[in-house]
Amino acid sequence: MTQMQARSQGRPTLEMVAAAAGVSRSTVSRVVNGSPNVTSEAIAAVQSAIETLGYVPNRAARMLAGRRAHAVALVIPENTAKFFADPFFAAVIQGVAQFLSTTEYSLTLLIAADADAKKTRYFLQSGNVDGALVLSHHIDDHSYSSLSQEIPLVFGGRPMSFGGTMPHYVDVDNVAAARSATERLVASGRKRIGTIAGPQNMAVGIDRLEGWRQALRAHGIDDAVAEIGDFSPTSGEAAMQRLLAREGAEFDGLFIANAQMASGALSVLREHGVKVPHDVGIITVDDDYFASSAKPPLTTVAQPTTEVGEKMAEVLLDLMAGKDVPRVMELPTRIVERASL
Amino acid sequence: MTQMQARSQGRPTLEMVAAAAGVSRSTVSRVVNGSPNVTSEAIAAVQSAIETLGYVPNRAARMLAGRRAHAVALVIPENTAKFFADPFFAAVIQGVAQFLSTTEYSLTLLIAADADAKKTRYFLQSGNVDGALVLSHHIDDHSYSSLSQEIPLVFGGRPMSFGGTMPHYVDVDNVAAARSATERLVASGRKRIGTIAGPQNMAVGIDRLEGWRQALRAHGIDDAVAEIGDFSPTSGEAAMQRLLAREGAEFDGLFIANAQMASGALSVLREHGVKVPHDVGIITVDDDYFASSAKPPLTTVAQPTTEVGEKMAEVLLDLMAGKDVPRVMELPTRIVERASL
DNA sequence: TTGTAAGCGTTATCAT
DNA sequence: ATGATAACGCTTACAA
Repeated sequence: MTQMQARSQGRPTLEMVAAAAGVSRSTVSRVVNGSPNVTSEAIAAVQSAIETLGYVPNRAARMLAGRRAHAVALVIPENTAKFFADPFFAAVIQGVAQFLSTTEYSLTLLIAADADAKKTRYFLQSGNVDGALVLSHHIDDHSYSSLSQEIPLVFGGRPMSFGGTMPHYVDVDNVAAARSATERLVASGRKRIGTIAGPQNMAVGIDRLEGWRQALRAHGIDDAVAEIGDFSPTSGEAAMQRLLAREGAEFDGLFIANAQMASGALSVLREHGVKVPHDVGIITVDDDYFASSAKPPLTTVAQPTTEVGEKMAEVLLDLMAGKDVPRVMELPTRIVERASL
Repeated sequence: MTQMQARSQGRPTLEMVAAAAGVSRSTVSRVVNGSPNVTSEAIAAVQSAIETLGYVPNRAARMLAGRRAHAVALVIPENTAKFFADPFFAAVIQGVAQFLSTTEYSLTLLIAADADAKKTRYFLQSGNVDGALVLSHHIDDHSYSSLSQEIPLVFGGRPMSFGGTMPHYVDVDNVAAARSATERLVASGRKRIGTIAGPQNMAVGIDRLEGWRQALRAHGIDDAVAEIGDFSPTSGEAAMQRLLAREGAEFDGLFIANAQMASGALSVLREHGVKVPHDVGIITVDDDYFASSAKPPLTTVAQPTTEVGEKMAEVLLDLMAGKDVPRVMELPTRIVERASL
């Protein structure tokens, strides 16, 4: 079998389109890439040829010739991957994918094994992608930020540690969110306000604890009543148990760092016959089904979930296009009133 | 600036490695691709050159020359994407990513808009990927199965409708799982057994309802007590409400098609003062935190979650390697005894 | 075992 | 506005 025959079996090439349209390959390429310098007749001819032949450009060739991958990576460190089933996390990923699907970029999912960070770096550096989104939660994932010198990078959530300058990131202002939530607790008349905080090796965990502290300080309230969880419902239960077991730790209000923990905490409170919101008022963060279907439904600080993902992708694309984008992009939160407060 | 200078600024090429190692490009290529026909000296020389130069092969070039993308797609229809936060779904994706990370294949996430299925097809056909994994839930997503003629395809979950022959898929035997769960209910002495089933436009929903029916039939039990949910906790609550509101619908046992719905149903039961397992025994499917942290913890049919994803990727790779793989791959489930039965 | 050389299907440069 | 033509960096017969 000759080369020619072998070729004709595969998908049509730009060259075949050119032949069918009676123009040069250059012209076809221009039409495909929307160059302004083409006569409408040429465009029509090429498009019809593309249509009848069912031509689809070969991405490998484009990448090679154009030095662009038309793809971005979504990097998720292994230790963060366990949050996959977290509604917030899931929504962010969806937002990213959704936004990207309106562009010509494709999304490569990269679960980065802590073991060989080298492999991840290589991947990101071999031209596989034109930019990367990093969804990192842990404080010690600083290794990624240095990548921004090689390839445009946008973080989801405020990076905790980084070498040189602050990398680009999209997040909500977690300190402010926690502060406003706690203020809300104060405004409702609660005098002794505790918290169930998130892990202190993540920015979200740290920031929300800090926001709670700031609000208490502003009102001269003691900040002794605090327990730490890991954002899971189970850890919320455990933290609540510990809170209840503490001697002399009384509280009539609680800021719980996310809805999953709050839902766990709530079930413990119920078992102990503590009435919400009568005995203790609760406010949390995240407006997912953990918040809305809790008993009672939780008053909460809602963060824009899919929007975070969309914005991350948008910022990255702007960055890749060479635009000047502010390094920090903070999305607004809003309080959703329900029945727990 | 000359070409030579321009080049030397970019990342090292195979050619530069060849020069540094004092061999031809072919030999470098052979070493990189693990060809057996290379002397160990050559290998050593090349590897050291690669090391010192920090060479990373350019994927675009590999794709173009080798006609392989070294990538697979994970296709998630838009209507299925809402299950993103479902623990099972999340675990499957993780399993896929995990398995793939041990290979040289990368994962492209494709949220397929129902609107332009054409775009999805084009993507899959333009050589972007060597194969695809489809995570479809809805009965009317038959469009994907026809793709298997163009590119190796593996479904996650039994496809509901397909044109020609049954495509390859990985799943658990949901009919058997539901049947065994219901049998377990019968064995515990329950006489009137109802169900809260999943959507009847998904194979999982249909199959688990069918399994429940089969078990009841085998024991001559009436199958009138059934309500449908959509697998969300909220829908579980609603279904439970309806069940309770039904006139004359008595039951002392319930098979609930997944843990999320069961957790919702449980809270309604609690509100109504119905004791579990005393008044009604409950068994469900999925061993996630909805099952383990419910009050009481749910006896459940656990399915291998990440394993499904891993197996999907494994089957796809085998398929791509031209191996002969059985079309249906059913993974085993096991009953986890807890306190709801 | 190793090297030579012909592609792979685009884009980009430079004329025209 | 259009067309030649030279890259892009690698794989892979084929030859040696």
